Amino acid sequence: MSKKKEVTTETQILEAAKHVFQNKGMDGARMQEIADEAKINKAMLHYYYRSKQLLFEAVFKNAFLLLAPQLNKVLNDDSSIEDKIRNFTSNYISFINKHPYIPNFIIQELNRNPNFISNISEQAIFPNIDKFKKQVEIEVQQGILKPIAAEQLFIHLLALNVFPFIAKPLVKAFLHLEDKDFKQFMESRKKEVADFIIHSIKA
Amino acid sequence: MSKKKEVTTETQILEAAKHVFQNKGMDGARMQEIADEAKINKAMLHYYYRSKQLLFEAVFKNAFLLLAPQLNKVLNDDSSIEDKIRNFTSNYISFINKHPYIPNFIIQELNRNPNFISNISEQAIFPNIDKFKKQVEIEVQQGILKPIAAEQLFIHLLALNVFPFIAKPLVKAFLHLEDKDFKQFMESRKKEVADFIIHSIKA
DNA sequence: GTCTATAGCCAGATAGAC
DNA sequence: GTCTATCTGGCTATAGAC
Repeated sequence: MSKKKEVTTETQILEAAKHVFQNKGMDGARMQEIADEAKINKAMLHYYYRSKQLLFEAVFKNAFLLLAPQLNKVLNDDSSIEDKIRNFTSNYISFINKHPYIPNFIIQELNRNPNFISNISEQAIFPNIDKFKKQVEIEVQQGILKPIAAEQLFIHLLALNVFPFIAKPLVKAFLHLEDKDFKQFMESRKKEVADFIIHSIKA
Repeated sequence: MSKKKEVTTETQILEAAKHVFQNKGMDGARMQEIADEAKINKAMLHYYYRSKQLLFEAVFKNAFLLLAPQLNKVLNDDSSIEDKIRNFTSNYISFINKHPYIPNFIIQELNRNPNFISNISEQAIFPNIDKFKKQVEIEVQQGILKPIAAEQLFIHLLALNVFPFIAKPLVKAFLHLEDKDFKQFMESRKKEVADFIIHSIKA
């Protein structure tokens, strides 16, 4: 039960599969390409994961397990709403810089197959908005925040942070950015987005 | 040159292709499924569009040509920034309710093949941010708006409006919404989003 | 223009030797 | 566990009759 990632065949496959699936999607990915990247034979993929579908689901679950704690942090810790917004914005952008394909991958594949979500939300990892909602209501009542529905605020927060990564090719084209400029643009959004939200909701 | 949509074989094919491609993506779509939906033979697809790739590009171009004017309206008309934000938010959400698959389709396929964008931006239809940028700078200087970079504001505006449609399965899961509730939620965002932005940027 | 039939290819999956 | 070889099916595309 060592937590060190041993370089076993299984982890090699999962790494390669992650890369190919996140770039090409389920339909566009080829088992041969995954095998090549893992430097093993195509037959081994089936030996370890039985089918393309099961291999894909392993990759998807991994990605979601990485993303979910990011959201839970905002929803369930004990800091003020203002701090949560600042921390999430900064942490999330850093997180995606490390795993740039995750949001796109998850959203694409959920649109392709919305059942995946019930599949996953049966497991306890699925983010829950209840605590965040109560907290917003309290801060509104205390006059810290202007009246706003927690659901709307939460989607605002996600949208402002996630969208530019998902729509990266469009953002780059609209603003005439190269990859390097895009990264800088996203870096500046760590402060921009947080300020933007807080200006709007603070009483 | 009648502008009435005649129900020709060609338009039937394009309608069917639109439906299938927007649901399944380029890789997931099957020519047979498009033929079935158009109620014609598979060979006809190739007779009219020669290849799957060319048929796909026709569908993609159509979708983009529908979306671009929505953006240009914000960028290039003569109303104030505040009016632009209110109008865009309201119009865009109505627009997507009519064509729900467009944003996802465009963003998915641009991530799959970023070259499509240079392909399209060679044609004059590509939205340009210059006028919007100057206008924001002037309104900031006049003290109508708090200091903000036009690029950030533009991406904020897009993000808040587009993201919930792209991430619809996630939004529905997080907020426990059925399709009907989701539609209502988006309807309420016509006002919510506009107010949210304007609260934040108005001096 | 519209159809049927089929060519030709490539993918996922498996059998079976080592 | 790992490999090579192969099966089997499904896909795009085309040939050719009408």
